[in-house]
Amino acid sequence: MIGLLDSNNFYVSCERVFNPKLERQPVVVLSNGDGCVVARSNEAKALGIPMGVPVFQIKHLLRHEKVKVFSSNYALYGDLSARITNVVRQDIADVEVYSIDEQFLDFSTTRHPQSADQLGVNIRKKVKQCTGVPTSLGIAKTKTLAKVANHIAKKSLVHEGVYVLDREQIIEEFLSLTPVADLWGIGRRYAKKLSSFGIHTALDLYDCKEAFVKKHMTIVGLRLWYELHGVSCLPLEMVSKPKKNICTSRTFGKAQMNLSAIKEAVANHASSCAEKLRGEGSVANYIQVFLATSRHRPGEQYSNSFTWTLPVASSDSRELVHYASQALDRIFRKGYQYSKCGVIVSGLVPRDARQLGLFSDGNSSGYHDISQPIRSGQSGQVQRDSLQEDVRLMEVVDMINHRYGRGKIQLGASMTTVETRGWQMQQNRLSPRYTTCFSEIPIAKCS
DNA sequence: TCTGGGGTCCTAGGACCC
DNA sequence: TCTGGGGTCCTAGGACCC
Repeated sequence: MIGLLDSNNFYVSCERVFNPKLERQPVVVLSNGDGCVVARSNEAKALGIPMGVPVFQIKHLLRHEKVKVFSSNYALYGDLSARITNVVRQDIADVEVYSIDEQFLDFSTTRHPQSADQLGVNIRKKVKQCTGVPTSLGIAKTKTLAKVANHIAKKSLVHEGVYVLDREQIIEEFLSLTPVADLWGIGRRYAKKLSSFGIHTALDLYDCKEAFVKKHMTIVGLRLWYELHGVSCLPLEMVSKPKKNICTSRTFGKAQMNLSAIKEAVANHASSCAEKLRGEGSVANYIQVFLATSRHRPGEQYSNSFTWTLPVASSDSRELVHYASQALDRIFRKGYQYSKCGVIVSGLVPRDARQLGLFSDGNSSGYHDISQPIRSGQSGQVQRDSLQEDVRLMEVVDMINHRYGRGKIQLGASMTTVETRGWQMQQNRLSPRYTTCFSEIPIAKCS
């Protein structure tokens, strides 16, 4: 049996762990840049606040109902998420971390001789006790059915947040009550398409012919269909696969017209991509920079991107910042109010499997001037030595930043100057990083 | 005035190879 | 006049997830 453990209103629950006054209050957490609502307490949902709504559209409601509003605090949420995983792993050996608030549990990999139901109740209690975060647990034969079971566990008040969906008759009964659009893997497009065939509930899809599903929903839909019938097609992935792309992008705090400010933002995003690459042990072959005005504003819009192929795959901050900056020069047009930019690195390969250039000297920081022809090569010994120097330099930078705080050492190109600060993200309602920063540890007052 | 930020997989079609 | 059969790689677009 497979369990899906899902944290209830996760971001809101994290805020409540260290701020119990928020219990029984309407609470929402906003997206990066404080733009949209991305998490709501049950009280906030009851007020009719929809998921994803822009804050400015519900400003009056928020004020009138005294809704508590927070910027997203990923340092806190990421840390609590990792703690939940640690607690779960004490009882279940095979756990797939699926997202920041969800994990799949392989119930066959436990030492405890209890029923899935009883073990599930215990795990859920333990997570609440050790982390303070309330969860729901659905258990079934496949991931897709575990998702359905989780939904039941979350809605039902009688099952203590745990539901085992195992008997065929009950499965069919619940599928008949589930809109097909609520299934994992059915998005807006497929929901519409299926509706045109008269398929509205999950049971309607379950009752379809295999060939019909294959024809209209490809192999992806067919897997979903099998999973509904209790045949597991989506195995648990215990070790996360290396990433194929890495992206860092942000909406500017205020619209930007100034190239030097945008350049600073791009340098920051490129540095961040380089750090993420090194964290993965990967190097990138391509780097893309994109820049765009706001889709939501009337009038002429502009967006563009430019991609470099690197001479030798790299994760060196200096090199990626250099190319990103040159890419920005190629797409920047004067006179537009830009709202967003970003950097994407792709063509990722493991660092030690990188292909050196035929004529490059192997020194990944010694990028050639793009306007100049590539220099001819040097001896193999020099290649290896200079390469190791670079790797070590970046390792030291990462080590210092890990120890003394993010951004303690950075490239001059990504330093913020007073005039260009406007690109930085709005985060006006950030709670403290209670669990990851010594100066922000909560203080208990006893009297 | 103000609208997030990440990712993955699959398919079809074009270009090319022998 | 008659014109095969087997591949690979790449990209764009479409779908989905949190």
